[in-house]
Amino acid sequence: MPNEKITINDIARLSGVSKRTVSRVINQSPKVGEQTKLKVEKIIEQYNYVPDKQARGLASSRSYLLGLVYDNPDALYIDDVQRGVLSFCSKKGYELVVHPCRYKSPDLNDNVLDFIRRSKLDGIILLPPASEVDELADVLDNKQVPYVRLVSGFSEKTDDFVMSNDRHGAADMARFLVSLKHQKIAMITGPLHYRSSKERYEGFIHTMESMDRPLPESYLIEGTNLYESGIEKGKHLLTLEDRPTAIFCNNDEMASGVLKAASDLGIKVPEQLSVCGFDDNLLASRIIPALTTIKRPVRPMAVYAANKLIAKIEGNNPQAVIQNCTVHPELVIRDSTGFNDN
Amino acid sequence: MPNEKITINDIARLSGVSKRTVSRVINQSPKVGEQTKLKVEKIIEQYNYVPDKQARGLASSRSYLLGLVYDNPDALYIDDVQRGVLSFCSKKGYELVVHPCRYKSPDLNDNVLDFIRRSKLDGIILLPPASEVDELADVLDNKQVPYVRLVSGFSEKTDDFVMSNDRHGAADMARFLVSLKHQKIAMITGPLHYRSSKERYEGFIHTMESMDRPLPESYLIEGTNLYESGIEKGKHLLTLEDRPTAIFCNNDEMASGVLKAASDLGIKVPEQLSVCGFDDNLLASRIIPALTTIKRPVRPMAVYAANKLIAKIEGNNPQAVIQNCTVHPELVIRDSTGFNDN
DNA sequence: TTGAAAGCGCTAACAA
DNA sequence: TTGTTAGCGCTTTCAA
Repeated sequence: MPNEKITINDIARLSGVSKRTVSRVINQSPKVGEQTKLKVEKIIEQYNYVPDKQARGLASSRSYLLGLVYDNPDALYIDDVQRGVLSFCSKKGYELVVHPCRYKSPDLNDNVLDFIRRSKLDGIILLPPASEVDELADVLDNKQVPYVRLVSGFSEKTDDFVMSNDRHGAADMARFLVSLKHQKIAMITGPLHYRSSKERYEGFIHTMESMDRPLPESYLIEGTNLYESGIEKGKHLLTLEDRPTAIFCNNDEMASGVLKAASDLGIKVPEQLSVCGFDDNLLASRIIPALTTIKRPVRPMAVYAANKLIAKIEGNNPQAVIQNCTVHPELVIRDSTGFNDN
Repeated sequence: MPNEKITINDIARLSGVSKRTVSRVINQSPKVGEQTKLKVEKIIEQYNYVPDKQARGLASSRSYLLGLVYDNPDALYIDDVQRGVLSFCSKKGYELVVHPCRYKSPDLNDNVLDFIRRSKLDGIILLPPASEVDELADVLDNKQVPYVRLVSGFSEKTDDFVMSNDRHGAADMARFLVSLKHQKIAMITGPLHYRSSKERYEGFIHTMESMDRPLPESYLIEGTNLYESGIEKGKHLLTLEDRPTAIFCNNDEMASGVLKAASDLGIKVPEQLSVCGFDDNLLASRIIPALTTIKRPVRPMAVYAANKLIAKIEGNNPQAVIQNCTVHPELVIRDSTGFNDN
């Protein structure tokens, strides 16, 4: 167990230099003699000294606290992000403070700003859909709060974003379903004001079109991303006179709903119907039949986000800020899709 | 948007009293004249003043930060807890810092202590199974760190615990399965060194025994709580010469595994086999057939935990510490269980 | 390259 | 009941 009450003064005394010099060593200031530096570092090591965050914060207006702002019904996603972020930031001496919010709320901005101010956060990570609210980003820019946004899609401002190329993922799925010889393919999209839904939707239909297989209007439905919506829209599609043989859903939740609808209607998956989702959350592998889906690389995104954010906060190593901003979802083939042999 | 740079000095000046008095008002000291108090409060309100946490912390060795320590594969559970805790503690001016750990690790204690020290946490909430490590609790007692443990089962030390009576829940399930006329009932327990597994196991078999329906040894298997274990143990039970007609699993994850095993073996649920779990996590309602299970009231537990912890930290209102420490799981009947008509 | 001293915003003895 | 005066442990001008 590390010692309890060692302060910068002790270290200064013990190593025969001034407080100021110890401070310089702690903060890796270049203006310290090599000898002095080594001497001080040795004492720090020896006494297992860790600078007090609050004191540092009070003196420098920093807190070594990062905020995670989200409004997402998907617990699995949040947990994954948290672990990813923590794996990076705890090495760097930062802690993570979590903050659920209501992204549609009119006082979202104030709420987030207040959160930042109350805890003197050094920076925040925004998860979708809160990350898609440009107005919030503007306010943060305005207040000079460092932030990173996790989003689907593409942006030029690479140092504010970690992006997932959902469009490609959806395109892969389109190709996969066609390779299975499906002729009647439907899609249940997410709410199209979400960036991720839009990307997946466009990736899918454009690819279908490029293969001369445009989706008929009746095979294209907007859902809510919720399980219940999957049931409802699934039921609708499956009771169509000419029902589809494959349904691609914007996420695994809705795909589960479609599975439920199919089950209720006595339609066998994958024999009579192929169903696939997007995300590859826990559900996808547990459900029967296990879902074919597109795996969103959440962990890596979270790690990149933490990396970028800390780089921005510390303002050094600009290289680190630029790279690794786009991540690629990949197709995971399981049991809910099959060859169409009509 | 709240003003930025107001300090206690401004408030003192503005309300014509000393800094110390403002401090007293902020900290709800009783030793302030009613008039003075109102006057100061009005100014505080008017200028939207919020005391600086770091400064307060530095001066009083407090941080207004609570820690959540967990090592649990179940993301859904974590997320639920987080939201429950936050709903209470953010009202009280505390923030939540999350900390995954490896509860089996030999340096668990040091790791947690270090986490507390680094962030100067005011207190922590321990989730199972880390909450079941008495040694860790001892160390915390030793270091005078306030904590609350979420556990299954019962303890006399009510102010350190928020408890879930899993034993009762399991007993309910036993009675339910018997009411369905099942004669051959099996159970896949969790690892019995977990308190929750033990409680559920004992609650179940004791109740069966009390109904003169002791479980034969071959119908009692210890699993790992993981999905894969459910598949494995399920397959085993279902290929027994005299296979059970009902299987109660220690959690929903394993119950999902049993469903998978049954599906692979062509055994219909609930027609030929009833399967039930425990927890009522997201999976339970999504899977087909939807799982009959025991709902663990996670949110309320989390709220109570936050409540207790803050009461302990602030050391006032001892009443609040005593009450509400036990919570009761309840049976949720869905589609995976049915009447046995052999 | 180093050090002395002031101060970040607050709480806490001790007086008054 | 209120105010004065020191700090809490660190960073940061400024000077040496």
